Amino acid sequence: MKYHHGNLKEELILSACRVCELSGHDHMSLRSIAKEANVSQTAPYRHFKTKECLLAEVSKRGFEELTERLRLAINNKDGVSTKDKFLEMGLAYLEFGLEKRKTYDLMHSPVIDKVEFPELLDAAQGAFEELVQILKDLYPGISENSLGQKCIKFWALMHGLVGLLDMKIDPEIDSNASEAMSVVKKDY
Amino acid sequence: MKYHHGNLKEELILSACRVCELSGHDHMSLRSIAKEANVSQTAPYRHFKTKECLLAEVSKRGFEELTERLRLAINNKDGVSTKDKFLEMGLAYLEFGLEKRKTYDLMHSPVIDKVEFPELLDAAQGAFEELVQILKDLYPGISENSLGQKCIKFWALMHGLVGLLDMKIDPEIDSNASEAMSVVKKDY
DNA sequence: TAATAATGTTAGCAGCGTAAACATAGTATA
DNA sequence: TATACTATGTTTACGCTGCTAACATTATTA
Repeated sequence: MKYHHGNLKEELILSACRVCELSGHDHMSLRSIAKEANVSQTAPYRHFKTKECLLAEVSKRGFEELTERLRLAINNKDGVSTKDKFLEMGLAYLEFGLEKRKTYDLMHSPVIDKVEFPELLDAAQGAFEELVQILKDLYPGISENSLGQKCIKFWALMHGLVGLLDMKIDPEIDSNASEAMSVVKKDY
Repeated sequence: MKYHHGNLKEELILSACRVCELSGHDHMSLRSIAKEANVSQTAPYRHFKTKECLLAEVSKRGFEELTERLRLAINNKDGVSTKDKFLEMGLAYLEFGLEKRKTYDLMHSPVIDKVEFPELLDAAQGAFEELVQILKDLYPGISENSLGQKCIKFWALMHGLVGLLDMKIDPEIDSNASEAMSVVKKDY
């Protein structure tokens, strides 16, 4: 094995993403990430100032994947009505939240102060923006104000549903995204 | 100071609640809690098997306070319409989430696996039940199914809003509970 | 009163994030 | 090409953490 890795930063991020989704961000040590990348315990410090910086990168990738999934849910669907595309998008959100539960948790965890990581905030807002666009299509001519409210409401609802599905407060709803979407379907 | 405290378990819980709301559950050491209670670092282990058990108790108290607040929001309000009481309840939820942000985070954090703490799950469901009751009043004769859906939706929305208020994804909405409630007001 | 259980303390372990000192490799300049 | 400099790796070490074990003291019970 050569002394210099060549692409360690990227590999550390990927390792971190793997470890996160496997163990959850609260059982995730910098040392275990380094080991996963076959590198010494302090090597990450050449690429990330603190552990939090690396976690922020993982979180950012999470938002990027979410954005990508939301986009895929509505692209190249010519025969589908705007409303159905919108619902597909909600479904995609829930599916991401359930499939990548641990990463999703990190993304919404207070462990990472988003104010300190502007790129992370950008990524999060990027996902939100994807939703704004489809709602603009759904309600042409809608006022900026109403649009904002609708977006917030839908986003909050999706986020809340993911949390509820995990909490299992209501036994009626099990961890099934499409069933959960039926809760919101008739409103839009 | 006497060797045996007399009421250490309760005092540890209260100390933990204080430390949690002050530092957040991720910057919260068992040792700091013990120090806050003026007791040795390992004393908590006579009353809690692990740190997680103590945190679970803090979380439980959080849900109990939330339940209490929801109850207070609708009790002894004879002149108020059911709908307004319902909205008051939503407001109370948001206010709790914002005032006790760090505790709220712990309550919804994956750090504590609610499956392992049935009493905690009970407390969480107790708060949910408070909501079910008021919605039953709001919509008399509603089917169990629709009731469940409405509850889930509202609960999810509230939870999502608290998260959004913190995330500040949308600059339009600042950390103001009553403003946030206006988003949902017209739907009920 | 003597044994036992409950509840506190002290000492010590392994794992953690991180800083400092050092080693090696890649790059720029003379 | 030789040499300095920078980037990127390792080793070592520090203080803090959750937790266990051994011990001390108090409360309870036979």
